[in-house]
Amino acid sequence: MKNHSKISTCRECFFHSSSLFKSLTEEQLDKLNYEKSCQHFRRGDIIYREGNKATGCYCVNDGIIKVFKTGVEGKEQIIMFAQKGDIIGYRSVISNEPFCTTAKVHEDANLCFIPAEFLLELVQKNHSFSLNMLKLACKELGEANSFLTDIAQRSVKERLAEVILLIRRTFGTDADGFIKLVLTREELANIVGTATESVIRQLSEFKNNKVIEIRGRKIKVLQPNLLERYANL
Amino acid sequence: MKNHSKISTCRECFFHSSSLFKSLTEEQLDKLNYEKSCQHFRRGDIIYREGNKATGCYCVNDGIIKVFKTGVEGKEQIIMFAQKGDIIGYRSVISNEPFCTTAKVHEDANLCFIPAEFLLELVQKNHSFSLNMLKLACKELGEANSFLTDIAQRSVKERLAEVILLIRRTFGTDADGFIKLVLTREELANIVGTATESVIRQLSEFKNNKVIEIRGRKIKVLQPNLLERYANL
DNA sequence: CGGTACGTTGAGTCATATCAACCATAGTGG
DNA sequence: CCACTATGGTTGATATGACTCAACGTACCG
Repeated sequence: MKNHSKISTCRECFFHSSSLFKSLTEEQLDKLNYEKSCQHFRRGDIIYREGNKATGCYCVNDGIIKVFKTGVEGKEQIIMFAQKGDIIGYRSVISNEPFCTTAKVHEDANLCFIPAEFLLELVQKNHSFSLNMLKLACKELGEANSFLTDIAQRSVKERLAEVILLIRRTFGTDADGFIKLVLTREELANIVGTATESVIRQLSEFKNNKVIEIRGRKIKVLQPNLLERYANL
Repeated sequence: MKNHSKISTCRECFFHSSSLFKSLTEEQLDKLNYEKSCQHFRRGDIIYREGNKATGCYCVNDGIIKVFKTGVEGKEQIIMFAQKGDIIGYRSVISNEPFCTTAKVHEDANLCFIPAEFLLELVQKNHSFSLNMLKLACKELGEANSFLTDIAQRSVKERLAEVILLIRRTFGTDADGFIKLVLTREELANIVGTATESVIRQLSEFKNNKVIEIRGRKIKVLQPNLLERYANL
């Protein structure tokens, strides 16, 4: 038993009822339970690193993981923030390539590691599973192409507005209405694809126009409609 | 029989021996042969349009198809050029969404249309097929993320150099060494994600430095190594 | 208390976009 | 056959968005 987390078996895991793993047979579920290993990670920990062998993928039980590519002179390009229910690293395993992104813990997390061999076995032997995997990949591909167009054609202001709306929708807001995903200015810049200073200036413009409220790193959207207008979608 | 092209049956089609369709059973092959319809398209024809219902996907038998998203004020962002052996439109079918790109004929083409229902049936019933599909999607996803980072972080000069090298590798060169894929300056700009004039200026810089030769729309790479240097990968 | 990381602001620069004019070419229709 | 038009290519001038650099403020942490 390689399980080190609070969740004792895969049968009890919420992932089991998620679309991806729903289709596993009893036998496969047992084997998954044996093969997987759950681990706790602390903020800042590296889950996997770009260029390393893709030894498996990770299911996010809780916490938040930052997934990014390292570009020119070490500047991060953030691809996604993964949260509960997301699965990361599968792309490289399926493609049988080294990891092409780095995954770093953004908020303390519990992850289940699924070894590459077993993921490939599942994908080979279980129809629905591989179909769900395919759907997931297609969804991400659509998003990637869409963001590609944005970054190529839209201004920093538009992209920043769009990104704020996106992370608000994806991660929700706390009791005070602040977006739950808390980012540094630099991280925001690394999503939007711009410089830190540009983000700061745009944020204060939004703030001055009462579109958002800022409390430290926390952002609250005061006028979603107006922000949509800035995003110009 | 809905087949209108020179290729009479799927059994004889080169796609059959390609990785994607290799795994089809005799029965599936027969059904594919019945369900598919081959069509000839002329340059400029629209294969499918962004926002329309994804009624099926297309296999490229020959010719070249331009796949792009329409962004701000109708400016195209070119996602890919598909050639013999490529399959387009599958993403939207799998995701059960309207097409999120437009496909337009770049060079006269013969395409086989596979209806959405049958593609989904194949993907449901044939393990290897859906697995190959998954691999394809993962490959494209990797490329998309990679290009995203490029466009966000690299200069027009670097990206243009990279794109020229890429299309040279993908489409090859003719007897005189010119890249087979012939593009307008505007199309090059719409791949790179910049303005037409910027492409023109960069191209003439490359030309003046004897890195490339230009004959009308045709481009010949004289010094691949030097161009790699410009690409700065 | 110093150190480190992050945030902010201003000034200056640069890459790139935009705008405008002009040329070349090819296709069209009278 | 010749205007006419459309499309694409090129160049120069100009504008500007965004980046870079530098300085300084702030906050948290061991």
